[in-house]
Amino acid sequence: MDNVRVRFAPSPTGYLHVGGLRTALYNYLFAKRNNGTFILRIEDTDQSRKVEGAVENLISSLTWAGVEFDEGPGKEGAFGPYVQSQRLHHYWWQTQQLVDADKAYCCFCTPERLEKVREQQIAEKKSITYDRLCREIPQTEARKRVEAGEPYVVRMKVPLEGEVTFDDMIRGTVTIANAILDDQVLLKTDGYPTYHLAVVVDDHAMQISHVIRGEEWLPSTPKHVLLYQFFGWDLPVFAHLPLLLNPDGSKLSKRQGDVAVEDYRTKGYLKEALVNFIAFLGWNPGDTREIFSLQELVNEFSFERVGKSGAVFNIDKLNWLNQQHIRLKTEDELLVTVKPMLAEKGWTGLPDDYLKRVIALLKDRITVMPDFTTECTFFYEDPKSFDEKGRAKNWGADTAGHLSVIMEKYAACEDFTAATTEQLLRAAAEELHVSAGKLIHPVRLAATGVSLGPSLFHVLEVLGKETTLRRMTYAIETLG
RNA sequence: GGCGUGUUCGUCUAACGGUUAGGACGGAGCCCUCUCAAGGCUUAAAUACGGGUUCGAUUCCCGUACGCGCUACCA
Repeated sequence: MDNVRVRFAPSPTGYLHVGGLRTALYNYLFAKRNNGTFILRIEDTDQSRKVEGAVENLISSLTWAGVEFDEGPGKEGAFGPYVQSQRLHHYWWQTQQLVDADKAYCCFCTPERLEKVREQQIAEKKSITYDRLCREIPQTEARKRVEAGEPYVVRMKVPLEGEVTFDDMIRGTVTIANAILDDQVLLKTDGYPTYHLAVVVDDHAMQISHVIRGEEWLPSTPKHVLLYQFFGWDLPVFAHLPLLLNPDGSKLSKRQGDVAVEDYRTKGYLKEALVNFIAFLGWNPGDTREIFSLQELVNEFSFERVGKSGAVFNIDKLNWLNQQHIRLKTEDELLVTVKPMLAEKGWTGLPDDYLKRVIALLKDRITVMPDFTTECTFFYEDPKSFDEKGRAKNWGADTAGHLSVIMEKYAACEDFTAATTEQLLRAAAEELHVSAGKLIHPVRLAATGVSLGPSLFHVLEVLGKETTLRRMTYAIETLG
């Protein structure tokens, strides 16, 4: 496919929604797969919904996820600016063309009147559309009223008959009768365009080849198609993505869990996992592979394999994927994020080498990054207390005695590795005529304070001889 | 209300007229084992309903039901 240009066009409402991330991702994957260009455009045509810092936040979430745009705010290309509030003259100019061509008209109805009309329509159970009161005002009269300073909007003049048909890469052919289409407002009283005008004008101006967006836009696409026809422009190819859903089937919303990309980031999800997970909400490679890197997604993505129905955002699957991606990382890579997390908890000064050995032991057993700092804290400091259940179960009257036998062997041990500490412990068990388990559990409790964690002897090896003996001594002192 | 759109295990999905309807997450059980995990194995679990078309429908068509979306001078 040549000259693919696609865009992700969010409105800056404060943060990047995971549904938005998926839309951005599919755009990105499609662009990269086809040697195209991925554009970020900010749709800030609603002055009342301005949020400070929202654009920066959007960009930082996108960048974090690795979904990098080729053109957009801060990366000016040949089609900028990429922020709609900086392109107002375009919309104004195009609107004039439409009015001159009798494809649009000025409407002087007040919000109050519109509200009344709507109320009546609801009361009469009629469909809710503008009653087209101003549609037939002669242009000369309209111009006069505008010049006199009367507030107005510009509405598109939807043909009363006929129908609009367009193709969608995901839905197939969609047809809607013009008769049910509203005379959509194109230019608001404040001089800003509505989404419907701006999206068409900009997609054309920026030479967008494929419009890939959420399914919620499907019903307004016919108006957009009409606008393309009014202007005499070629239609882009449309693809309306299925929605992301809450567990109860409604559109994914804030009320039922985290929806901001940054929430998942701070909770310790890897970008690789989030991207992988979100890509699979609506797309699959056609076989049973599930673990994909961004590059692998780029290599295989196609709209032929994008489904039509909404997908529930299932956190269990995300957890599992995160686990899988953590395993794929090297200790060095993990260290980069683990170290600051430890520092936050006051654990500093531990050598990288040591930390990497800890990570190696832990990385197969955790699901999110903070688990590194919460699951086995004994790697970072001596236990101050001992797990009560473990003590009750594994610490008996003869335990102290048993441990001293082991400590004696460990103290004399030159080669404090997992293999030798295990060998020495099993030898001690034989001497004492007890099962190895009878010793292993108390030693674990003494060395770690808890009764969970990686293989004991590997833990001891990482902890080292000195620490192990110190902790065992302390345990005997406090537990008796 | 109108319009649109969708419907395969609880969830994500595969099967583009012929399969014992497959996989994954989650669940259950077993194994492994020094604990907790991880891992391995096994298992329960689905084609919304009704009509067609066809030798044969998960698959194609129609209807019904249900879900969702849209119905703003919000995007």
